[in-house]
Amino acid sequence: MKLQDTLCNLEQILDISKTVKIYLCGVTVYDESHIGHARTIIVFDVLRKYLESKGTKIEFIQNFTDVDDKIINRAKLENTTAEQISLKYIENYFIDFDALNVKRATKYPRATEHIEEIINFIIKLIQINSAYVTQNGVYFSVSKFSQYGKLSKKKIDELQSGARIEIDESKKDPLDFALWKFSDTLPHWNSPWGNGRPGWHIECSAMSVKYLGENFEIHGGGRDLIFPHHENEIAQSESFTQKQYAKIWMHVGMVTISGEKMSKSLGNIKSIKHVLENWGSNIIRLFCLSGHYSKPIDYSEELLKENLIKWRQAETCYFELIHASNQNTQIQIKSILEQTKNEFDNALESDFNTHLALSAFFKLVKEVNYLAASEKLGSNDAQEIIPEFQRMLEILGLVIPKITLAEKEKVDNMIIAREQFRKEKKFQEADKIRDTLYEMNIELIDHAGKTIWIQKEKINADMQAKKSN
RNA sequence: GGUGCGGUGGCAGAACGGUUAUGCGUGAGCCUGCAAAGCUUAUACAAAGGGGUUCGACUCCCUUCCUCACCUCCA
Repeated sequence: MKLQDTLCNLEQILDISKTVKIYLCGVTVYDESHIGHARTIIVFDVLRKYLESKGTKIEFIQNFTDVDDKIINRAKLENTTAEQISLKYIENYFIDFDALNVKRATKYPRATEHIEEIINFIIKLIQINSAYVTQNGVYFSVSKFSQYGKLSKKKIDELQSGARIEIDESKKDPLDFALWKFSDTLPHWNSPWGNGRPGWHIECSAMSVKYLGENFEIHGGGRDLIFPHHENEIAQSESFTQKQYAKIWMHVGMVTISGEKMSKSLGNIKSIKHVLENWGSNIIRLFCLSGHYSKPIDYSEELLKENLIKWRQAETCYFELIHASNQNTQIQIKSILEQTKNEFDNALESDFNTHLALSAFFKLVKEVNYLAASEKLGSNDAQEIIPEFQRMLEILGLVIPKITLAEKEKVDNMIIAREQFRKEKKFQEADKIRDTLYEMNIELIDHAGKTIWIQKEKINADMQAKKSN
C-alpha cells in the first residue's frame, strides 16, 4: 500500500504483511465533537478496517487530551472540576463515535493517566540537555534539535521573526515550548521540578513510545496539527530515542463551510450530534469519504444530499440482492465482481483514495440495480455478489438497518393483501397499503410477478424534504 | 511576509502528453394500473490568465493571479 508522507512529501510504501502500528491524535475533551473531528477519525477507521480485512494486524492508539487550559477554563465556567469536564466529554465522544460506527481503538490512553511516563520522558530530555527548567516550567530547547521544522517545512529563523509567538522572557528562545507548566491550582501533579501539569505535546510522545515503540508505521491527525503539535512531537521523540519517530505522517484535510475551516472561533461548527440527527451515520461516513483524505471537504446540504441519493441506491441494491429469486445467471457477473474488487482495493492501496473506492462500489450498485430492474438478476448471482457487497460495506463502515422478524411478517402479509387488491383492480385499496408501508419506511418494487420490499433508513433531512414538496 | 495544498463542466471529482472518466443534478422519453425502482437519450464544447516545450498539453516548464490552510489553541 502506498501513502503520501507529509514529512518527505512522497508516497511511501506501507508493508501490510506485518503488524501496522498507528497513532492518531484524538481530541481535547472539553466540548462536543464536530464533523471535522468525525472526518479525521472516520478516515482512519476505514484505513484500519481495510487493513484488517486484508488480514493485517493493527495496533491503533488514539489519545484523549484530558488536561489542558481549555478544559480548566471550561471547568471554571461550569463551576466543576477539570476531571468532571473531561470525563463528561470522553463519555460524549464514545456516544458520538459509536453512533458513527467507528471501531474502538486498541487503546485510548489519557494524558492524566501517564504522568509518570511523561515525567520520565522529560527527565531524560533534561539529562541530554534538550530541555531546561525556568521559573515557569520545563521547556524544550528547539535549538538543540537541528532538524526542527522538517515536518512543516518551516525555517527556524523565519519562525523566530514571526510576531505572533508569545513573549516569555524566561524562555531561552521564543520557539521553545513547554513540556511541564508549573501550577499550584488543580489539576496538578508532583514532579522533580515542582507542582504542575504537562504541556500539550509531550503526552503524545510519551504515550506513543510507550504503546507503539520508538519507531512505528503511521502517525496521523488533522492537517492543522502539523505545526506546531507534530513538529514538536518529532523534536521531543527523536531527541529522546535518537531514532526516526513515525515512518509515515498522514494528515487529513479540514472540513470547511463555504470554504472556511470549521472552527470554534468562526462559530461555524456542525456538531456530530446535530448532523447525526438529520442525516444519520451512513450519510456522514459517505460524506467524509467522498473526497481525497488530504484535501478539504466543504460541508454543504447539497453534498450531503448527493450522498443520501447514493445511499438510497445502495439500500435498493442490498434488498434486490437478498430478494433475488430469478433463475437467470449472468456469465459476466464474475468478471464484474472481480473488476469491482480490484478497483476498490487498488483505489485504497493508492494513497487511500476513498473517492475512487466509492465509485467502484457504486458501479456495482448500479449494475445490480439495473440487472434487477430488467429481471435479469439470478439468485445464484446474488449469492455471489452479496459477500463482496458486504465486504465493501464493512470496510466503509456502512450499515443497512435490520428489520425484525415480526415486522417482516407484517410487511409480507401487507404485500400479499395488496397483490390481491391489484388482481381485483382495486387500485385505491392497493395504493393505500403501499402508502401505509411508505410511512413505515418500507418501499415496494414491483417486479414482474413479484413485489419486493426495501427498508429505507429513516433520515430526518429526507423526510423534511419530502414534506416540503 | 513565509510555508504548504490546490485552482477541471451547475456541483462533486479522477486519469492521462494524442480517445471530452465517472457520479450527482437538469430536460425529454420508455417501463408501470399509477408510482417507485430501473432504462434510453439529451445536456455540459470543462480545464484561473499569459507565455513556452512539442507534430500535439488539462496533463511537462516558466510566469502572473486567486482560494484555502498553517505560521497562536485547533481534527
